[in-house]
Formats: sequence, structure tokens, C-alpha cells
Amino acid sequence: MAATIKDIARESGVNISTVSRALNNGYGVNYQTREHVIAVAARLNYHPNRIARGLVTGRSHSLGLIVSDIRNPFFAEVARGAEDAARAGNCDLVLCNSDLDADKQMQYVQSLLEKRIDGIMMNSVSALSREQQAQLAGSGVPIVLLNRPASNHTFSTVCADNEAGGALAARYLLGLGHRKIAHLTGPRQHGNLSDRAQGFVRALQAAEHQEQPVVLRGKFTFEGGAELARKLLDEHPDVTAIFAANDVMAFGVAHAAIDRGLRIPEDLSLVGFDNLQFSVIVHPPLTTIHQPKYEMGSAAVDVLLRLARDKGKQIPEHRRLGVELIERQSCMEPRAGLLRASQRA
Amino acid sequence: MAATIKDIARESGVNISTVSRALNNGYGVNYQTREHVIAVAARLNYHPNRIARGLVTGRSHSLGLIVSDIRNPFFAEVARGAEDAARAGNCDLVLCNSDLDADKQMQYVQSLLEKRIDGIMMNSVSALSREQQAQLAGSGVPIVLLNRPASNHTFSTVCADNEAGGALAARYLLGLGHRKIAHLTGPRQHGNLSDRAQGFVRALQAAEHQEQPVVLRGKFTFEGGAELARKLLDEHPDVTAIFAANDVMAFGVAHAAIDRGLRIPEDLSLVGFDNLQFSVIVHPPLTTIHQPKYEMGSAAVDVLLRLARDKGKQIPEHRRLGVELIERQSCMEPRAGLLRASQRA
DNA sequence: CTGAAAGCGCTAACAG
DNA sequence: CTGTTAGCGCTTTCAG
Repeated sequence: MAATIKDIARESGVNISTVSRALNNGYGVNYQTREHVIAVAARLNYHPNRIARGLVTGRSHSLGLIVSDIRNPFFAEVARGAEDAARAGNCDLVLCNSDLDADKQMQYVQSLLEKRIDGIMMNSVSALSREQQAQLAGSGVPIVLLNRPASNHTFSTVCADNEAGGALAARYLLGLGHRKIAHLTGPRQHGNLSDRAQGFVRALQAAEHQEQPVVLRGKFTFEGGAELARKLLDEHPDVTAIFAANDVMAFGVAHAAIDRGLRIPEDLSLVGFDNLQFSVIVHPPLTTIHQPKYEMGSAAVDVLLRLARDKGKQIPEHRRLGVELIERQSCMEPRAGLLRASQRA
Repeated sequence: MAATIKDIARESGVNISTVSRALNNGYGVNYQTREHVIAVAARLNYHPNRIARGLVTGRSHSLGLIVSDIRNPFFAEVARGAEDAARAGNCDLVLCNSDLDADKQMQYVQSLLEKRIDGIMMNSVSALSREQQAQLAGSGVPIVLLNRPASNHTFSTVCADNEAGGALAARYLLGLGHRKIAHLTGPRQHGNLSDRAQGFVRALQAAEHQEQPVVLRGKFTFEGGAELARKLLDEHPDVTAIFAANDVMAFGVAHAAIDRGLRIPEDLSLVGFDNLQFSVIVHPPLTTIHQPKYEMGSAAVDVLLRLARDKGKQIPEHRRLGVELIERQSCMEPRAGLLRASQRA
């Protein structure tokens, strides 16, 4: 069916290796013959079989991306960044959804390995057993962990500066004049969220006012945010500002607050984390800490490509990307908030 | 490095072809030798090289998915459905983002073809020139068009029943008692949106009340929805309900309405289309027409897999998936709306 | 049931 | 600069 290098060789009267050279390097081949070969290739509508090439070169020019769920808008952004970078590096991207299930994850890895993928990016390995992690590390493929802080183990990582983000939120709210500030976050084990919380709390403590901030933990979902907000509003009605550990939680907070007849930002200031596309659409537009999601994807690919290039010395690389505060309309000075508190009293 | 079939042959004292048979079919091979071979393979931690296998079988067990942008939550859902189905069919999914750019799209197709992909799903071919479409059709790979109505050409299609969805919205609003209903949509050329508009208008006309609905066209984005809503509210202040051609436009409508001091649903009922995950989070939760996005992805893969199986007779298949109305809290009887209109007068 | 051999399409020494 | 020759790792006739 499809023309092969052999057909071109026959048609143009040279050897297949000459064809290969002419089509690839271009160098080390007579200008005339090269032109001729290329012309014949074009005439035959030749397209190289990358599978065959991969078999001999050992590189597949494919990268694997394992995320928990591409429907999570965070990962969709990361995936887009990864895909663009992969394309720029002449690779394509194989998408896998693990649902954070350890077995599923290992199956994907296995499958990718059997396809001789050049590298794998994944969401997390924390769900993996020690053996599984060892197996992974021993597989020989470059691996980079997405959205995971640098740790002492053997994998490369790409991650945003969560701690700085938490601090940013704290200082912003402080600057607005808030003194009764709460933080709503996920379970302690969650590395990223813990870093955000830590940055937040430390920045608050570093400020003159010494009051310990309220930190509530729950599920880091919309419902979780709403639930924590209700609890917080019950127990600490004097709070004037909330920092939610991610945007989706913040949406939940807003929902619960509105249900109680509170207005944002007049009665309650709210800061999120992530800067999802939806945070600008929501009402009011959410002030939030921007994570460079797209850049995380492309950075991961860069690391992978580098690792794939200098095969052998697999020295892991850790990239920590900067965050920034995006000021929108969910915060203001606490004047109105204090009013609310006194009204209640 | 990695153990090959050859290593197993040597270790177990049989020929490589026997190893291949033992590991694959299992049949036509002595039980004992098979067990032995399998044991040796396990001991050597053997994993087949699918690249090599692909070279001889001609199938890569990879499917390509070309969407305009995975960050569009609609496509993220489709992608998830496709990935799950691909995995179930023992294939993996290569993700491509075309931004609806014709050249980029063809580059992706080319790249996928060179990797001998088993089939391609794509968002659209409408941007492609006639030649490009012909080239595509002539390439021999199974192709299914995602989210495109069945047309007279050679490609398979998977698509939701947009017209029925429009009708559903109309009848729902009618049933609530609305008589002054508007539809906000995109440009005429957009097939899906036109179908929705048509279904909507026809259902309205089929009802007793003969009044022609207002239909405004603009950009089918958040901003577009907001803009059209402002215009509509200016020109037709007596409208009590709006059907937006998609959820994101509906969010824009809500935004603009709230800016004008209107409440949803008390002052204005609103129906969207898509049922994005965010439509439940938004305030108020949006009543909308659900499109089976996940199912569209998996259906596309099913079609592809079938097509790939019976090579040769490439008879295109068209799948039209059902939609349903999801009732949430953005609609109510128009009583309050009429009040508003009279208040203004 | 098993072995021998050919070959998928391409690259990469190695000679010339 | 170009041709010859080996394979990459696997499947698949074809004999035995």
C-alpha cells in the first residue's frame, strides 16, 4: 500500500541506505541525488513508518501523561501545556486517567513501557506501594512527578511554589486590613495543601498581630468548601476573610455564604488558589493565587526530553514554579464585615 | 537490557516461534512447554515490545483524538469517555490540540498516520480544504467526526441530538408558562447551534401561541452571552425566559442579568445547553440540556474499533445520542418576570 | 506440536 | 559519496 523506502530506492535507482540518508540527515549525500530522492519520495507520496524507525532507534517519540482525571480543569491545563511542549519537541502525548488508583496506574505504566515510551509524567506516586515505586524507578524510563513537591526519592518533580502562594494570600488579606482570617483546607497528608497552609500561617504569624488563624480541614471539593464554610460561620462569626485551599473549595464557600445571606466581598472576603478559568466567570470574580498550570505541563515535558536525551545519567531535576496573586472582586477592606459581626451581636 | 523473546527461547531451550506462540495464542502448543515458557518469561521479567509487534502486525493499538482544546471542559469529558473505551479495547489514546487550525490539524493527522495509528477521532473537518478532506478520506485510516451531525460525506460521525435538545428547552419553558422567550446563539454556520435553534423555534411554533421567538446571534462564549443578554434586555424588556445555546453563554447571560439587578430565576428564567460540571456549582444552579459527552467519546472509540476490525469495507456509521433536560434552579413560572416588566413600565 | 526462515520498514556501521 | 550487510523484536508461513 503505502510507499516504503524500498520503493523509493527502486524508483530512483539508488540503495535504500542512500534514501534513508537523503531523507534524514541530508548530509553526507550528493546534492543531486538527494534532490532526486526527495522528488521521488514526494511523487510516491512517501511517509516514513515511525514504528519501524522506532524499532531500530529505540526511541518512540511518544510521552505518557498519567493524570487522575482529565476532566479536572487543573489537569486539562497541565495537559495542554504538556501537549504543546511535546509537539514542539516532536513527540506526541499519550493520555491516561488513573483515578489515583494504584493498580490502574501501574497498568498504564506497564502499557506505556511496552510501547517503549520515551518518558512518563504522572500526577502522583503516593498511592503506590514501596515495591511498585521501586519497580518504577528500576524501569529505566525518565519519570517526572507532576504537582508534587521535591522529595528525597529518585524521581524528578515539577511543582508550584505552594508555600509562597499561601504567604501571598495572607499578606494580601492582612494588607486589606483583615485580622480575623480563616483558612479552609484538606487533610494534613496532602502535601501541596499543607504547604499552602504552612505558608499562610507563617506569614500571618510573621505579621505584627499575633492572633492564631483558624484552620479548618475537610474535603477539598465544592461540597467540602461549603461544609467547612458553614461550620466556620457558625463557630467563628467574627471572621472577615477566608482563604480557601483551592478555587473549587472557594466556590463552595461562596455558595454557602450566599445561602446565609452574606455578600461577597461586602460581608466576607474570599481568596482561592489555582486560578481556574472559571474563577473569572463566577460571581463575583474570584481573587485567587495563580498556579502556572500550563507551564507545569510544559516544564515536565522539558525535563523528560532532557532526561531522554542524555540517557544513562538519570540525575533527577526539580522545578519549582512561581505563583502570583490575581486580584479580582472577591475581597475588600473588612469594614463591612465588622458591621455584620456587630449586627449579629 | 530488557529481556526479549530470544532470551526466553535460549533459557527455556525452545525456538523463538514457540515462545511467541506460547505467550500469545496459547493454543497449538504443548501444555508443558507453554507453562515452562511462561515461567521463564516471568522469571526474566519479560515484557513484550509492542513496537516490534506492531511493525509486523500493522496495528499499533493506538487511537488518535484531535480536539480543538482539551481545556474546553466539553472536550475533557469527551476525552475521558474516549480514553476509558480505548483502554477497554486495549488501545491507548494520543491527544492532540488543533485549535481548529486547518494546518495544525493536518500535521497532527500526518504524524498520527506515520505512527500507524489505528484510527482518528476529530472535532471537525470543516476548516479543512476540499483537497485536505480528500487526502484524509484517501488515507485509509478509520476516521470519526466528533460532535458533528451526519453529513453526506465519507466520514463516520458521533453527535448529540441537538434539535431534540432545543425542542426540550422550548417545551419546558412553555410548560412553565413563559410566552416571551428568547434564544441566544452563535453564527448560522455552526451546525450544532443551528440545530438547537431550529429545534427550539419549531417547538415554539408548534405550540398554540404563535408569537415568533426572538433569536439573537453573536459569539458563543461567556462574553458573547453577556453581550447578547444586554442587548436583549434593552430591546425586549418583556422577555421572561432565555434559552442560551450553551452553558458558557448562559453563565454570561446570568452575569449580565445580575449586573442589571435582575435575579434568576425570580426575574428571568434561564436554560443552558451542555450540562457542564460547573453548571451545578454556579449560582443559581443552572437548568440545562444534558449532552452525553462521555458517551460521545466512548461511542466514537467503539465505531473506530469496529472500523479497524473489519478492514476494507469502510462503511461509515452515524451515531446520534439522546439528550435530556436537567432541571435545577434557574427557572420558574414567569409571574415575577411579568411583575418586573410592569414595574419598569 | 515445534523448528527454521523470512520479513515488517528502517537505521547504522562498515567497506569501498 | 554510496552500496552492502546486519540487525531492532516480533509474527507468521512452511516444513517437518
